[in-house]
Amino acid sequence: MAPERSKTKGTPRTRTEKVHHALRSAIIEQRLAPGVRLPEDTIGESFGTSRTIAREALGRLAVEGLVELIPNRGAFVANPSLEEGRGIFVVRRALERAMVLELAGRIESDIAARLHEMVAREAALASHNEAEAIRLAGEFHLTLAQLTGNPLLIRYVTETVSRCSLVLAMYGRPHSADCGAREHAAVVEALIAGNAEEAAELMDRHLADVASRALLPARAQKDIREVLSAYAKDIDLD
Amino acid sequence: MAPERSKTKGTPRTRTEKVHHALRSAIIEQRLAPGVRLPEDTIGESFGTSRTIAREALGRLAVEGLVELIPNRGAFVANPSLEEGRGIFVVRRALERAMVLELAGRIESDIAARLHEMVAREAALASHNEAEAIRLAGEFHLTLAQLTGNPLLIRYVTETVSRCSLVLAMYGRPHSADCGAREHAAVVEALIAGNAEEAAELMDRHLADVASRALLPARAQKDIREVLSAYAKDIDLD
DNA sequence: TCTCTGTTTATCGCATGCAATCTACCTCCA
DNA sequence: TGGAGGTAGATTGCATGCGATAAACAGAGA
Repeated sequence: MAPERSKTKGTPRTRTEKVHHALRSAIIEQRLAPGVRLPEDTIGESFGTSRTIAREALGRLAVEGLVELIPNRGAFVANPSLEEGRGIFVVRRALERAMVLELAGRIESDIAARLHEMVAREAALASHNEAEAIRLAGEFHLTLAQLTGNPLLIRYVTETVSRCSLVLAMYGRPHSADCGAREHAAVVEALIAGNAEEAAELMDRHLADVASRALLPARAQKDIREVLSAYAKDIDLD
Repeated sequence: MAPERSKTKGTPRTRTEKVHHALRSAIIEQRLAPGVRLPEDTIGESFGTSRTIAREALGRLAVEGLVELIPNRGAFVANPSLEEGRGIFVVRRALERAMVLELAGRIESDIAARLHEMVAREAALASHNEAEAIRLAGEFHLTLAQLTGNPLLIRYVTETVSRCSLVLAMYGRPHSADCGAREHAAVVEALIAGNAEEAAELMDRHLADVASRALLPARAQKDIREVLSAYAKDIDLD
């Protein structure tokens, strides 16, 4: 027989999981820049474990799309192209639209209070601490996902939020991620009121705005491929 | 600088990747039933590799949600509850809706011909070979995903289609997956005509129908938890 | 100076071994 | 008979070591 379901797989228990989560955080928080090389023994030494652990964690991050694994060459922090970045936002919008539709009208009053408090904190921090505000904004979306109780939706939203923040860090203009609090508040109101379609529309616009504000200009100097590919076409190496 | 992008990560090159893919196929094709235990050395022996390889593959499958990993206990084929099954369909509908919206009006004529041919083959097989028809139906959705050229969307649609077939195998009634050809054809027409919203609506209804026809009855005798949980609530073990 | 080629070195791919943990069974006692 | 406790076996968690691969470098020839 199958084992009983693990309740809510709390804090990671094995070293592999710990390193996995730690690396993910480091990537999402931009402590590890896109394209950076991630050698196994360096990671092992950093965390005080063997290469085995580092290796496993890297493999899992590769499945999540946060790391690129090249056989016999090693692992690198994912370095998505602008085009891929747009694609990720497309998926995220679809997912969060569905998420909001699921949630509308099903918010208990105590949950509503929690959401209100969350948005208020966002608004309060927006002007002071930008890094913290960005983190809170992401957490808002993750909290909503968890409220659906849909495991796959939770996983996908978590992944897309992670990767979107990576993309924004690469291509986004500074300050492009703020102004979220007011829009988040509007979504929360619509959710509580039970206006499903309105909530979905608000969320969709919110994310579309974030994406377009940040991603429209195709000049992202951090990725020279974007620049060079235009020139490469006109060159004949043979 | 970051390495150049791997073109289309062809066939898996490392053993880990090979085992990873092989296990995934086995699970999706129901060769490994949900809930089945997956011991590391058994897998290693089966593939002629060491436990290390099996272990890594299992870790990656766990990230994909196809395997459940329990610390110090081992790995098990995912055993989604009916409720999770419904959740997976919710996600799939959202993704395929977005997919269709991306595609509408952007179908080149040669692609249109390919889609027509595909749907025709589905229709032809529907009455004869059920297993093959089901496989073709899944392939239709995957083909559309690939046409978007959005790597993340492709991955997610692939994953959800896989898992939906797993769910249908667990909980679906026999014959619940057919009747797809006609609905697929309608979607294709709307796509080619460029009626984005109509195509999205058609696809959404199509999937909602499949889900509800198959999943509505909450009696799925393969999962005794569904049955027992109702009784468990009335029992006090202390 | 440029290119081609042989060598070096850093890193990965994978197997194996040992300690820790869980499961199952068996014994003992009420 | 039913349950508690303890022991043996199986299986995982993790570290380490060896062979293999590819990038980096150096030297020879043009």
